[in-house]
Amino acid sequence: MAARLDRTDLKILRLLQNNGRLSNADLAETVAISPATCHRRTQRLFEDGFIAAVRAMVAPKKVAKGTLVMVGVVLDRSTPESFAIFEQAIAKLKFVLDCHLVAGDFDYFLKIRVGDMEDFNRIHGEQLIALPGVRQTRTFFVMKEVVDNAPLEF
Amino acid sequence: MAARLDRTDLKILRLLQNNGRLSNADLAETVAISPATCHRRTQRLFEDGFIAAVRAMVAPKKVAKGTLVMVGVVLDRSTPESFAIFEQAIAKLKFVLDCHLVAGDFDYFLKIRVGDMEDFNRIHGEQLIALPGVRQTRTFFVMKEVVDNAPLEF
DNA sequence: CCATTCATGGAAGTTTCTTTCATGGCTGCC
DNA sequence: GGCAGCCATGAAAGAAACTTCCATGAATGG
Repeated sequence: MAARLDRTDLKILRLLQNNGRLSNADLAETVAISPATCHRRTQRLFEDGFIAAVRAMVAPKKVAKGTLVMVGVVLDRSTPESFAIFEQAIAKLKFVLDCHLVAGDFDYFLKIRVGDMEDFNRIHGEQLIALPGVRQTRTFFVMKEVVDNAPLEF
Repeated sequence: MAARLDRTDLKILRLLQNNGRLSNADLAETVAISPATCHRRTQRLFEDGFIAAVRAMVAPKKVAKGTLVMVGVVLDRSTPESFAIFEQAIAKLKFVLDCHLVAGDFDYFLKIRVGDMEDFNRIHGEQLIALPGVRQTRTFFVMKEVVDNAPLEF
């Protein structure tokens, strides 16, 4: 799967992960290949899906999304239909950053960003517990973001 | 805080969040301003910290990090020193994508990426439960990633 | 050993970047 | 109302980077 990546490809991936706006010229110089080759390599990494996207990481606090909340969700029934309906509904909620089906005491774990606690209380009451099939939610307010969305090591 | 952002700035932020490699020329055309102005706007967004970084999102499955695990952690003692030591130690573990201090039944929530369950079991035994002050961990294997690291809405 | 395939770097035309500069709008103070 | 200062804007131009084409050489397979 990753077998087709040589040392140069890995370098490019890591550099672009740290700085997605690196110019092809700089990239080429850093990995010690010609700009033409570097361009082709990078293009291939995109085409083959190694790089899913390049994203500007907007600072949450700067856009009034400084409050992070983790929510555990338990559904009424553990049927495939129940899961599918829930997942379909959650995909429309733009404040949900993560939604993962897990094994354990919960069915789903959510990671949510809002402006403040008041924001969350409104959203919780109006949108979360109103999701189809939700029996129970458990809210974990994040008091300190020690590590948030660290770059992938590979 | 976000008061200094006008409609054009917000457009630029959203466009760069969706595609961090958009050229300044394309960006300028889309938001209907001149390339020169667009360049200055974008530069300011970086300088003022609205864009913390631009990152290539590497596909986890493509680099043998396809297994996602959420872990709840409880420490022996809930003292500031205990927390500080734990956080210092966790920052060195590169497979930890998120680490958040939360209010509730756990002290910390971790989001971890590994190659497979076997990988995780080794890491759990050798590194997680060995972290300073850890009393208990609860592991939630992710069976399906419904939404992972969605772009921020603002 | 030969033929094929593939990745590579140089070169060149095109595009883009980035700075400079003059213009015009806005604000605040007479 | 009028004026001065400040700031953002777009045009322009030189510099830099992108992207494609091409010939070369290494690696693979028969």
